[in-house]
Amino acid sequence: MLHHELEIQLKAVVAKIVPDADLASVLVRPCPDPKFGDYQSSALMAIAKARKMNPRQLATQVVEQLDVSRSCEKVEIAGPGFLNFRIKHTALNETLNKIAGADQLVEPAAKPKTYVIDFSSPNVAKPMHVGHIRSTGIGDAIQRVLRLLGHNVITDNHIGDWGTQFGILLVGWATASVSGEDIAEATDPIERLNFWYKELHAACSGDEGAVERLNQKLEGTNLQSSDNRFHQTSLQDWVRQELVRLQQGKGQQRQIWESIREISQKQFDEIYSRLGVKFDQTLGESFYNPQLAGVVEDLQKRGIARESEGAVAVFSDGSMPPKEDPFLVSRDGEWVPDPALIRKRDGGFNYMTTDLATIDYRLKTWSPDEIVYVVDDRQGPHFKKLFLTFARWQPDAAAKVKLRHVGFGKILGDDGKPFKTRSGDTVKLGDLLDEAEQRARKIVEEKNQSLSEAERREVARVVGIGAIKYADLAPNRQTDYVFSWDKMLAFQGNTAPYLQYAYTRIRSIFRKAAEDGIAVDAAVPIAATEPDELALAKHLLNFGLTLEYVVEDYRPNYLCSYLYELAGFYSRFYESCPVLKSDEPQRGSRLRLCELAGRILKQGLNALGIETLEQM
RNA sequence: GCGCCGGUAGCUCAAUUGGAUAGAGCUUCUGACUUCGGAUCAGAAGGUUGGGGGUUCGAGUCCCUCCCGGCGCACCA
Repeated sequence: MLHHELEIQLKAVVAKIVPDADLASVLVRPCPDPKFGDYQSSALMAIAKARKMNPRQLATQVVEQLDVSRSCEKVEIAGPGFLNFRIKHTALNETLNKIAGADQLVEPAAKPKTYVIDFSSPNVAKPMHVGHIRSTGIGDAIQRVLRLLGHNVITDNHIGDWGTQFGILLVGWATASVSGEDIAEATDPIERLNFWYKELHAACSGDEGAVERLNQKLEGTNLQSSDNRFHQTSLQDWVRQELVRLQQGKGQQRQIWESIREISQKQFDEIYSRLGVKFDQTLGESFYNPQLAGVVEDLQKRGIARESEGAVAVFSDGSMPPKEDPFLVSRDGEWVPDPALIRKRDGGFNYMTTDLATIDYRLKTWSPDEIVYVVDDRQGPHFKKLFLTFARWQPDAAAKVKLRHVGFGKILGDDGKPFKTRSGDTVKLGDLLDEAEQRARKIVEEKNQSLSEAERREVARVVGIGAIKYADLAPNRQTDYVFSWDKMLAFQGNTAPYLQYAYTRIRSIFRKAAEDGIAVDAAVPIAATEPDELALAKHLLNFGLTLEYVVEDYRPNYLCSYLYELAGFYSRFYESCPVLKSDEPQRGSRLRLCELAGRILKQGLNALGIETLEQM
């Protein structure tokens, strides 16, 4: 709020003095160190440099014409040409009271945009695993922050519900079926599907033991092969046939496919409900099947794709240097084509084709300003190819939309290798959440014996899930991070439990106040005067700004840091400034400051998809 | 081989157009308790930001080069 005003005024003055300056670069930011002031701008130095001007001279000129006396002390020019702004206490309190009195803690964006956020995207017939936490958590946080800033958001879960794996799944289903197993009715159908997938996959890859087990299951059934015994090749044929029948779209295969989808969706819903994640759309890969042939045809017609070795592929158009061209790869010192396949030799389509059709559909359906893909960093090259191919296919449409891959790194175990169970399997997401809740419960039971059973369960849930989510959001998304139960569940440091605890401490003041018959009067204005309450107050001012930083480069960790600092400022204030023990009107003012800090902490955590508790 | 991403305190991680003295937590040491929830707070110690060179008033951030690690490189997604 105050910050925006300063920025607008500074831009206006710069525009007057240096008419050709790029005003987008004229930014005001919080000071890294309070000794310099509250806000600073380093923009003038860059502007002066580009024009070979003396930066301090320019700064002096700007300051002479800049009148921010309503909200700031005298503007200081520091170092080589920084502008330092110090907020007047009157303006600080006034702004804070405005925020505290409004329904919304955040000013909505001046120009709301429409975003499609593509995240989570689990595969059908497989258990969701630890790898899905990143896309799901980061995507959900981005989605929440955008909405909080007043943008229009469509979340779309692009589930993997189509592809060659269905040949194997269909054979597995049939085999289970004749050997008396009804997967749909199993206690854990996903586990069974996964079991059969692995068995068949092993058998098709030539694992003799798996082939033998399969033949035993099929012995004496109507699924036996002509010579009463399946072999690797006859199995592969069977798998192919099932897939073709599914693709032809009718009959039993289609029904089984539907069942598998339903089973899987049930699992997804269960996990998402535990995580508190919702999607506006769940348009899986299969949704785009009808468009795929047309996409390929169109790309061929326009000369963007051509046949190659029986497949249809998009090659480099030579419009960029080889090093930057994702359609080229160097082999033995030569740049050779690394095309994007859009139709396989067998006539099937792959995910490049689906993704192209998906962009096309999203643009036609929602006209978004931006489509954000929250997907593993390893798929970077794929998205580069995808975005470039789309731009060549539909240049006009592509010019109107920003396509953005928001990548992230891996979760590692404490051995520095990808996080696995002790036996080396991938960790199922459901199991992970269970363990988080169990561990949180143990800690809660140690620390607070006065909770009822129901309260314990609720605290364990909120703290456990929150800890996992926060541990995933707090590091820079692009770096790999080491998964550690002890660290994420610690009550010290930048963790969810610490922040949730800070919140309960704030809330407990109000319980205590009620017990003592002290009412919180919203008419009493906040009037911060002491150093620690001024520091807290100033930090509270920057909530909206922080959300803007988050959205700028899709980095939820900025919000984590902000909230962690907020908790720190609050604790310091709490130590040095008595609230309930002070006299009116200071007591009323401080209560309102506590209230605002609590609201911002809660809303901030909520924007990360993390719940808060009144007590824990 | 080529490309992408990383390498920051003993450990786990930050660092917002290139900005001011690179910050936290853990660990170690020292303080604050008839506590508004001590599940807390204050202080100290800990760094050649992998090495070297360059651009700049200013580099963890940009450029070049080398070393180390991870990942990706035609019909899986």
